[in-house]
Amino acid sequence: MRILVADDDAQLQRALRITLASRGYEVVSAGDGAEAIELAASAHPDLLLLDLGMPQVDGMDVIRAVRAWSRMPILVLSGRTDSAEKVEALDAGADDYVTKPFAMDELLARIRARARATGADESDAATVAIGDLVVDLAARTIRRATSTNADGSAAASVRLTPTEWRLLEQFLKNPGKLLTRQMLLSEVWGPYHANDAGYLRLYVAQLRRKLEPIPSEPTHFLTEPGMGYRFEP
Amino acid sequence: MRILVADDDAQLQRALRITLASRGYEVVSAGDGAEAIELAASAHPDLLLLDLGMPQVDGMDVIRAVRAWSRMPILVLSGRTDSAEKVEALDAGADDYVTKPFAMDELLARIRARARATGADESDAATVAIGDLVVDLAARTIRRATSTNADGSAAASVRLTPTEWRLLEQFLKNPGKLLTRQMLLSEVWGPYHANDAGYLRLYVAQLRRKLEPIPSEPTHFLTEPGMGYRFEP
DNA sequence: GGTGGGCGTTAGGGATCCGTGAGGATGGGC
DNA sequence: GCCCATCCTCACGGATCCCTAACGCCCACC
Repeated sequence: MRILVADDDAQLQRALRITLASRGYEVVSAGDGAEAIELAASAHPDLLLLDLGMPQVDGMDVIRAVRAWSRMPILVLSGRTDSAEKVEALDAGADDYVTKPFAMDELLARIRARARATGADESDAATVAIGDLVVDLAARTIRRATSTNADGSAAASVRLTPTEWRLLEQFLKNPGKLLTRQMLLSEVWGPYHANDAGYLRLYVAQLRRKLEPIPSEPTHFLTEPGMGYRFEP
Repeated sequence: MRILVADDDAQLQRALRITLASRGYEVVSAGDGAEAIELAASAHPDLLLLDLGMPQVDGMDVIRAVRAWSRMPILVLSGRTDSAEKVEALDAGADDYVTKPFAMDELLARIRARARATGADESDAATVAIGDLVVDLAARTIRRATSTNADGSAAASVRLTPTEWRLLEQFLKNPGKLLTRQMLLSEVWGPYHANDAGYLRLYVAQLRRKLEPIPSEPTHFLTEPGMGYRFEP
């Protein structure tokens, strides 16, 4: 699990990094708001730990910028204790608000709570069936349901690249729903590539080649011309 | 949205009920832990507001009991400020922990944050019925309510083009109201095409062909001669 | 009875979008 | 340093969609 820590206080940044790393989290650090937005898009963190009191780009702007294209959990740190700022941050899209100084074990517990809340959604679709394939998102494995083939050849398990997994994840999370090009591009390649539709054509084709029974006649990854794509289990 | 408030303090219970009701929430009250577990199962609340300091059944046991079968958001209230109890409650399955005394606007903001995280997925399913068709604007799907046809043929789900969706969206947003040509044209094709009534004739005809039982005798997409069109569900 | 305007319908051209293949660029492992 | 997997760029048929133009039909009006 990857956590993006955005804090301009180098000392606190370092303390958080050490503590989180010792708990098994992978830590990505951002020193200001602009860098936080950049890394939230490029590093694909599972959670954002955000200090509101950063110079230049306001922490509140970071919340709004990230919420414009992602639902990742955002946990806010702040030295301000007045409820007005808490309300503003929470309504802007933050999931939790911790005031400094804080107890480290409480912060860790709140991180676990957020991770559990989002991870629970994915565990719904722990294994999803696509035709005769069984996809396990958590384990990142794809196996063939029919263990033996008619011609006796053992069915090779399908392998996907990291980008292909991120794209497939978006499809599996929204079965039956239309996914616009912008939504898919923002979630997989980051909001700065929302216009590069060429990526999508390429990687959807690769998913079809690897997962569709007949890639030239897709039955699960359907294209909606002019809008985007749709996944049908 | 229904909230289950579990608190043995009658005064606080009453204050919460009044405040939450004034914000449009439906409130169900429980006076002790056993009742809280009972109502969490029977009243189908969307969120549980739980005071840890209740007699007899410990609040922590309520969390574990509810978490054994439900993922509903649990927001804990407590007078204890030590981090040990916070960690225990959060790890048992609570989603948030607020210490008394608390600011009411902060509590409401935290409730909104939890509701947003979970309820957002359900509120997407805003579906509208047109005859025997079910339209989901967010998912961009149109399915037939009667799953099986008399002649056994599987009813193919209707597909719409982007422009047809934009036009249909205008109709669904204003059921029963007269929509002038200018209004429809400027909303769908932009204000520069407010005089191209030919577009409307074409696309209304296509909507009728795809959505009306008898396209030549429309019952849902009615034309108001000289003015515009009207949608009747 | 003729005429004109509003509305519905059909067919076809042009522009955009999509699928596919090949090839270069980058980064990590041996 | 070399190899390999992955990611991205580019170009070219083909499918889809949007728009234009033309033709019937109905009704109001002269």
